[in-house]
Amino acid sequence: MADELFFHVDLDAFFAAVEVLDNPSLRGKPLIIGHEGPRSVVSTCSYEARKFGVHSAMPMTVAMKLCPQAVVIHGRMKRYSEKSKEVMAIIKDIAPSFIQASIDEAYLDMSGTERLYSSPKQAALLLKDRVRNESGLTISVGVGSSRFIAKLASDYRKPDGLTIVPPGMECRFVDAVGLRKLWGIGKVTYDRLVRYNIRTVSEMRDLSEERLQELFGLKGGSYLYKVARGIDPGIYSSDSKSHSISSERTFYPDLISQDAIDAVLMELSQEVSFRSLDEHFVGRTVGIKIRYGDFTTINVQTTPQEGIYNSEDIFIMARKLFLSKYKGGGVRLIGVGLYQMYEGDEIEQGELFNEVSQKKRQLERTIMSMNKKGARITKASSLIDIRKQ
DNA sequence: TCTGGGGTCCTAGGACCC
DNA sequence: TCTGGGGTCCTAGGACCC
Repeated sequence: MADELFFHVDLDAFFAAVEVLDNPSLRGKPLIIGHEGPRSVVSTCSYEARKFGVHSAMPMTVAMKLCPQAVVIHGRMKRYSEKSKEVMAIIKDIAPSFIQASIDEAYLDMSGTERLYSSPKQAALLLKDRVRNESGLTISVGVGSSRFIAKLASDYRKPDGLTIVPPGMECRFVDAVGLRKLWGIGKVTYDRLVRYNIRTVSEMRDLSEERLQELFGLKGGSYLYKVARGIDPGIYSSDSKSHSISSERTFYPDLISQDAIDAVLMELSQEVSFRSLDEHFVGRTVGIKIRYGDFTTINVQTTPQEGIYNSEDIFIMARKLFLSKYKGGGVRLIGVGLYQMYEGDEIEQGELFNEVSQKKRQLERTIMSMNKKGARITKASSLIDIRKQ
């Protein structure tokens, strides 16, 4: 079997970099992508802002205290998608196969390219040059014998980095990366490890798989066991089977009135329904999320016999779920989601339902395409009808 | 400091069936 | 009489990632 070779490509401070590209006067300034709401967080920030301690997911209020002179820019997702596609096209040109993991990163399977490129290093440098010249953006590339190692390597030196982990050096490399920065070990797991007096990867390696499983569960334990040895625990190896779609919104101030809550539930139901039509996926389960003013969060879901075909179905169920759980008081966030989704426009169902569900989906599709052309049709009428019951 | 929005995967308990 | 064993599905919550 030929040796496996993977690259991981990560666009540096992607959203901020695109903003600088489109407006060069921003270059060198601390930049924050996000919006200045009392309940918003930093989406991305430039390296200049990072020097002040600002980072992704940080509450905006904190970020602005750390770096009051930062320029705050609203995200332009459409533009970022365009640039992302440009870069992915270059990657497609160079890699025999790749998986796009998010808007700003991809895993390239470069196994068997020895004859195409003189060395992994030359291939990586070619990729970096082409991305810089053709898109104006910089990337960090990690090279390794597995997706896991490549992913850690791309993060090892940033921005505009290139880190190559030679075969056989995986174990030493994870030691150098450190426990907290291993993919899949977040704050909670790290803190638990520290409580067991494990502070380094090599200390974790001293524990048997059985012991780690006692402490972290069957899967969690063998995950940590592998990772401590530089073995890929299986990230992005299997294509995901189940799928879900959700939309949520945070409010300031909290929502109180049932009318306002109903209106939001309707809007979210429609968003989620339209997306499921767009992607040609049907969900078997509807769920909602309620977050109260004190941040306590509740999820409820239901898997109805009858099937879920349009935004009205979703709204009716979402509203029922909401009323079954709502304990009163201010609502900070509401979310609506479709789960257990399968490809297709139909759930296998008794023939009786087929005609009705087809009609529902068709009507929904019509409304969706009119909205895409600029109309703003919502099912306000059905909302009122349902509340009268 | 006071915590977005979109996802995936895992766990644990209960229902239900054979 | 006081309690099986395995499998699957559903639900709620939590950790993690970008």
